[in-house]
This record gives sequence, C-alpha cells and structure tokens, in this order.
Amino acid sequence: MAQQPKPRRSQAERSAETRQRLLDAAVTLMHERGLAGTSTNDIAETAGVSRGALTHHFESREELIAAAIEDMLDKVIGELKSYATRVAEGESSSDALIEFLYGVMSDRLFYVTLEYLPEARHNAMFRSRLVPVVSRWHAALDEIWGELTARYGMKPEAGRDLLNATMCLIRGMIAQTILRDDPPYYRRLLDFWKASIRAQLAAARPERGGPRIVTIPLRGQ
Amino acid sequence: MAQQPKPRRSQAERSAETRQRLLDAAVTLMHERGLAGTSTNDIAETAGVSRGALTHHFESREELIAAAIEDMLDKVIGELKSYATRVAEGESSSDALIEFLYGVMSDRLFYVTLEYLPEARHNAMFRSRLVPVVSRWHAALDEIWGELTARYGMKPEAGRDLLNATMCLIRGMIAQTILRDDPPYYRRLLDFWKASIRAQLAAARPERGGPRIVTIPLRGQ
DNA sequence: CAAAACAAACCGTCAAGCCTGTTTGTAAAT
DNA sequence: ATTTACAAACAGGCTTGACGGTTTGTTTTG
Repeated sequence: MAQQPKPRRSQAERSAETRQRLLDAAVTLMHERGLAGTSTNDIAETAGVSRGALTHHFESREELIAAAIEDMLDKVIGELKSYATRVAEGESSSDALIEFLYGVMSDRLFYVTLEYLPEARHNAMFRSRLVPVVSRWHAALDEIWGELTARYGMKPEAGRDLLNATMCLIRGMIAQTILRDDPPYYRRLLDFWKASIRAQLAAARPERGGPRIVTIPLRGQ
Repeated sequence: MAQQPKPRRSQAERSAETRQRLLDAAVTLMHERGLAGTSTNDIAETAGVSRGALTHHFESREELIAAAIEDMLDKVIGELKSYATRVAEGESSSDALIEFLYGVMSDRLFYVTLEYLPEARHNAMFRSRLVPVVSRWHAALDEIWGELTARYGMKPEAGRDLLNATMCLIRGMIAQTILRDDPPYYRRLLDFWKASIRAQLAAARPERGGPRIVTIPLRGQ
C-alpha cells in the first residue's frame, strides 16, 4: 500500500533484475525440490514473473538451468577468491580452510551439483555448456589451496594431490548424507581428515633432507 | 526359427523371470540413460515384455525403481561377502581391497546411485524404502573392512574411520568423473590413498606402546 | 523539447507430446 | 474352472516451446 515502486528503471535494469530473479529462483528450486521437480512454471512463479518473461530471457529450460548453475558457481568462486587473500596472509589454518570448503560445499553447492550431475552425464550439450565454469571453479580451488601449501614449502604438484583428495572426500561425504543421516559420523570424518592434512603439511616443511617422518594423530577416543 | 521356447514353465518360473528381466532392464537403463530418461515404456521394451506385464508386477514406477535398486545392491553385497572370505584368509592386501571397492563402485553401482540420490533426497517414501538395503550394504562393507583391519590389530572403531574415509573418497572421485575426464588424475589419487591406508595399517601394528610413528610415502615424482 | 517510430521486456494462452496408472481383454498354468 | 500372468487400448495430467498481443523504455526526427 506504499507508493508504487516504479522509479522508472532503465531497460537494462529491469532486464537484469528479472534475469537475476529467474536465476536465483532456479537455483533455489533445484535445491529445494530437485531438478526433476522444478518446472519452468515453478521457476517463473517463484521468481515472481510470468512464464512469458522467462521464455523471453532464456531460449529453453536447459539454457536457464545451465545459466543458473553458472551464476551460482561464479558467486561461490567469488567467495573463494575473497577467502584466498585471507589464506595468503596467513590468517587461515589448514583446519579452517577445510572447514570453509566443507561449509561452502554442503551449504547448497554440492547438493545442487548432485541434482544436475545426471543430466550432465547423459547430455553432452549441457555438459559442454558447463565445462568452462567448472574449470574456473577448479582453478579457484587450486589457487586458494596453493596459497596454503606454498606457506609450507610444499611442491605445487604434491599439494594438488592433497587438494584433490580433500575435495573428493568432501563430495563423497555430502553425497552420503542423503542416505545416511548421522552428523557425528561426518564430524568425526572431517576431524580425522583435518588432522591428516595437518600432518602432511608439517611433514613437508623442508627442515632436514632425510626421510619424511610424521606422527599420525590418534583418532576416536 | 528354432523350436518355440515354451517348455511349459511353472507360473512361479514365468513370473520370476519376467520380474527379473524388468529389474535388470531398469538398472541398465538408469545407468545408460539416467533415471529421468527412463520411462516405464522403455523398461518394458528393454525387458522384452509388455507394459501390462510391468504394471502387473509393480504397483508403480517408483516401486519398480526401488526394487531394481534393491536387487542391484543385493547382488553387489553378495560379491562383497564372497570377496570378504578372501580377505579373511589373508589373500588380499589393502591395496587390492581398495582397488576392488573402487572397481565395484565405478562399474555401475555409484553411477546408478547418483541417478537416484536426488529422488531419495526429496522423496521420503522412496528414501525409507531403500534404507534397509543400504544398511545391509554398509554392514557388508564394515564386515569386509573389519577382516582387513583385524589382521593388523587395529581397533574396530579406528578401522571404521579408515573405511568411511575410503568410501567417501571413492564416492567423490566417481562423482567428479562426470565433469572431469582425466584418468591419470583418478589413478594418482587412488594410488595416493592406497599408500596412506598402507601406512595407517602398518602404524596400527601393536609393536611398541609408544607414540605412533609412520613414514609417509613420497607422492608424485 | 515533444512526438513519433522503434525495440525490448513482459504476459497469457494454446497445442503437441509424453508419461503414468487404469481398465478391459486374452492366454497360460493349476 | 479358476486363478494368475500377460497384453493392449484408454484417459487424464503435466510440461515445454510457440505465438499474438500489451506495456514500458529508447531513439530519432521535426
């Protein structure tokens, strides 16, 4: 009942906002109802625009979904790059970084990923559409992890192994949460992993040239 | 053009075979075309039976899919139990066991799992329908892994952490293969992990009661 | 600066296709 | 003969992409 919110936005503004509302709605619905449970109708409704507007902005449902995923990933890449500076300045331990990555992935990112992975697997067009963003995402991960391992004088190549293992572990954990609801299980696993990484990083410190010896922290008691 | 294959099978035989053909077709199609790309029509056609036969055996598409998943899992559980005896008799190293698990998961199991995880996440009925089989699957994993860790005198609790990490890593790796086609990446990661597990098991050998020290194998050169 | 011409954004309906579950009918086993 | 297994036709619902029409903003012209 206030004044009508029509401060004469420019075409570009109107267009950008509508487009963004559609992208956000698509990601939200993919997360909440799944890709299969998300029709273009649902997306338009959630975005608060007509289905006509949706078709005006996106050639097909597939293109909208892909654009929404790209948008989501680009935002997360932004968060990552911002966190990376903190890591570079030594303000983040490996423990904190791992928690950060798990947080980012389990917030929405990997659940949404699980929604579209099947489509990506069976639809080559869709998959190629996503490859560039995914590469940017991987590059951002390499970058932030490189900041960490560099501090420990670890060779980039060896560091990347730790990153890949860490990310795959996190992916697997999140997939597992769907059929196994057991928070302590995941807490414990993540703590175990943080300790492993800590040990590996410590072992990389180039102090003596001899064989690398490291104490493995006790787990689970 | 041979003789007609109608040696007067019993009802139970006819029924069981048709049912099995449907289950097999469902799993095959889930793997090849994805869950979303698999209609009951497709399943009946692939199974070589009519859609009427399908509806006769399964109340709904959802029930058929669930039954197919259960069947697939039960078969894999069988393979696992059979391999477990080999482990118990010391005929399998940790390296071999990890390769075996990766092989089982990446053959079809986890790709099919990725197909139905979204449905399981959003459909509570479907999820509860699967929980019992999934529990049996986890129990079989615990059993086979227990055979291994017991040989090293590792406490079951600590051993389970290694199993969970191993399985989650494998899950994450397989999910990753969809958007990143890079066999050396996965080969390297798995080798890295086998070495880690080897070291952890060796460290668990109860020789001295002192702090556990273990050499970390060099990676990547 | 004002009006006209144009372009872009947006809306709502329609038709075609597909898919699932139901119902009705036939063959095979007990 | 009766029950079970299977087959085929049917009906209803949902979804997507297409299209004609309307509103809003931008550019050109007098």
